[in-house]
Amino acid sequence: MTTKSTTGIIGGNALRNRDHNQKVVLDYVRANEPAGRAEIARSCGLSIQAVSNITAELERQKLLMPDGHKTGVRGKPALQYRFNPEGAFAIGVELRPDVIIVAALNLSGKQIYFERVMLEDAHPEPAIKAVGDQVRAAIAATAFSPKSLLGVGVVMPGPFGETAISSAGEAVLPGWEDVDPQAAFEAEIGHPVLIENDATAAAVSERVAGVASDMDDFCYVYFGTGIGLGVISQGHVMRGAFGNAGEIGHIVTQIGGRDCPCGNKGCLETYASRYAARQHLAQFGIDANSGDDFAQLVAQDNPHFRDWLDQAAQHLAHVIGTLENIFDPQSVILGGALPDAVINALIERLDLPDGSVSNREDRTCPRVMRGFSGRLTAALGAGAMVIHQTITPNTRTY
Amino acid sequence: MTTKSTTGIIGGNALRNRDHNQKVVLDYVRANEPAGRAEIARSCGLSIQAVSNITAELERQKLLMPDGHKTGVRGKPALQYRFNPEGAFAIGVELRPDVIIVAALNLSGKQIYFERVMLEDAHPEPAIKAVGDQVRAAIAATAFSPKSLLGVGVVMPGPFGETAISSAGEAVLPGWEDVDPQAAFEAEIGHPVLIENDATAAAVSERVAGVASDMDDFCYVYFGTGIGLGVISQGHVMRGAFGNAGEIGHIVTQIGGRDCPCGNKGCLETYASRYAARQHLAQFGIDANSGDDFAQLVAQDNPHFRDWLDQAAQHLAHVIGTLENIFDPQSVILGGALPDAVINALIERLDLPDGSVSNREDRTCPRVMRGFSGRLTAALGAGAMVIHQTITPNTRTY
DNA sequence: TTTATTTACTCAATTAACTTGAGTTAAGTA
DNA sequence: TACTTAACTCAAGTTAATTGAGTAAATAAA
Repeated sequence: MTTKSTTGIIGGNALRNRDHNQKVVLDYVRANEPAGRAEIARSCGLSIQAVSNITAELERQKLLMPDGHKTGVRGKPALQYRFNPEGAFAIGVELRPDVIIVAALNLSGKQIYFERVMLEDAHPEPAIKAVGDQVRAAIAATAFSPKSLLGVGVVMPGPFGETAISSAGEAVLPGWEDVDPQAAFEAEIGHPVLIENDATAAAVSERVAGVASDMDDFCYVYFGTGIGLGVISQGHVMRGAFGNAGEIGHIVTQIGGRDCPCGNKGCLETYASRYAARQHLAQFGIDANSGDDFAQLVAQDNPHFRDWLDQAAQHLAHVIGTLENIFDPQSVILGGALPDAVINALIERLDLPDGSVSNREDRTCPRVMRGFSGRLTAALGAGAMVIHQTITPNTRTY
Repeated sequence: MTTKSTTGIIGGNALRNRDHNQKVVLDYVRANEPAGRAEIARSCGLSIQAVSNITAELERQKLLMPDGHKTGVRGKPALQYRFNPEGAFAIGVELRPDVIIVAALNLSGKQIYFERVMLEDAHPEPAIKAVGDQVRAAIAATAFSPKSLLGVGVVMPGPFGETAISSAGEAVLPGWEDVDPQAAFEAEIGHPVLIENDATAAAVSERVAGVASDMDDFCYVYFGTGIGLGVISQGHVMRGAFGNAGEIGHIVTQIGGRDCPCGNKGCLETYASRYAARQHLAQFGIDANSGDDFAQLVAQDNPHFRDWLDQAAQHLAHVIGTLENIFDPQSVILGGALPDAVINALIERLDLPDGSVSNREDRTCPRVMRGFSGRLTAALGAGAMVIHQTITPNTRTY
């Protein structure tokens, strides 16, 4: 039988509806806690009775907890509900060719565990085993029961598609070409696993517990080895038709500019990435590689690094203007595997274009902000993915 | 009481669930007709019984109709369902400062009526009245009963937001600053009204009845007075936080390039828009304004127009590469208020970047395609918006 | 040609979750 | 102290789904 196309959107029934409504309530409380049931009912388009049943169930599941009564207004004081940070937890993993970073987050997105270990062999079998060991160690180290683990998010370098372009200087995991990472990790770990790219995970992280907690439309520019983009549109992750959305590293910012391994000339990554910074500094005999190296150069106000920052900011400003005009986001967030000081130095230097839909009088937040979660972003973001999935109405696919 | 933030996503109940399921079934049939009920049930995650009830209801509403039995396979032959083109219709309006274009579409998206009249006064009151007259004339001219009118879509020039940037040479409607167009048109017309921008309407049009009927992720580059972008992501329209997404006319393709009224230098619009073409040709004493003028220049292989096409294609290719890397779409569609010959001439000249996630071996459609609906795109798209809304599971807001 | 198998579909009963409507509670206000 | 307002509970009612048993009509096998 021929397979016909489907969007993945499926019909609803009472059970799926209940799941949906639970998430609607959770998402409302996430953004507006503390909140009473009548208020939730009004905002979520449900009857008070329905919300009462749902909050009771969520309280039983330890996802919500009551927190006092709202007083000062007429009428019976409303019992306020909050997230129960101790009710559940998530684990996030960043897998790189040489290192595994594991973090655990409580339901509020707060980091409650962190570990970083070297990875000797990045081939699938040993790497998956090593990740499994670290996840088990993380579970054991927290005060949570394994039953309250919502899932494990994993951020790892692609490419996974057929012909995804590779980033400048990007290290790829060896031997993973024919591996289905999600299935492999789930088999090893025995909990639900989500695979995501670094930029998207970072974006989700900011929404779950960062500067974008009240935003439904924003862009996250992620500095990893290359430069990636995570987009949250109407509260949902944008992935593209083949899961490769957000490859902004290869946007051309300078026509006829520097050669890029991808085949283009003048890609953003050749100017504004960590790799570009390293190359630039090497010309002057400076060997900078780690985030700390860059932070030190900022602290020293190194003139060569300043030059790089100036140039990088110019190219970044161009791309940010492009993103603004394409997405009309609430804000563009910058972050990733660079120290806060470097991100700040870049933001300071941004000369954003006037001709942008984001250049408006009535803004309530800056056009560009620094991400909250710092250099552990990827692992924290991986964990945040799990929380996000639990909380946010996944209305596209039911 | 302070207003708290909401995504607009609301909870479900039996009634909303039913609406959702109807749309899920309609959307499946749209993309896969003809389809039997058991097949629909499998694909939509519903029981056969539920689908049977839903198709019966949709047949009663004249949105679906049975169309023979599927034979050649084992088992009882499945009754096949199709869209009923005669079951309902939609009207689309393009309102410009000097002209009103009205089209009517049947449920399959086929044009069944068309009219173009001059508009004497574009101020709200006379313009709304004139649109109302044209809509009433359209309803009367079709064989449909007014009851089966799903709604009226209106495409009109913005800007509607606080400080949206204006396009090069764009004509704005006078006196509309404080008008809520949707409410005003609904009051005049007495049917549901949708307001949309031209690029988004064109994109939806391609999905409803064009080259993107089986795509859920694509970009539409629209040549109006300026250049706009419509994005369908996971089957849904992307609008941005403030409704201004898709302003690609002001993406800078040439740093330090031509002055643009928006304040930037080197905006795409200053190279690749109709306005840019007109300016370019004026240098050589050629006065080209209408689409027909441009079509003629293509037919004549005019060297000055060829120069413009070459340059425009270069800037367009750059932006298309950017869109590909950002959205990872199934395809990028070009169309709008330019004759097919001009669009084709541009597409021929596109030298798309290699460094793009869309540059893949296993493509099933071209990276760039010409839109189907031709120069009436905006009005047809406006009507298609209505059909799209009726058909596509609007799961974000229930 | 007969029989078996497969698949689509209907009818009736059941179920899950939300809504409705009638109270109850508890605060602020006159 | 009585009134008003608003949150909330309980029980019954409603809706639209699912489930299970049975029927119909085609192809495939004997």
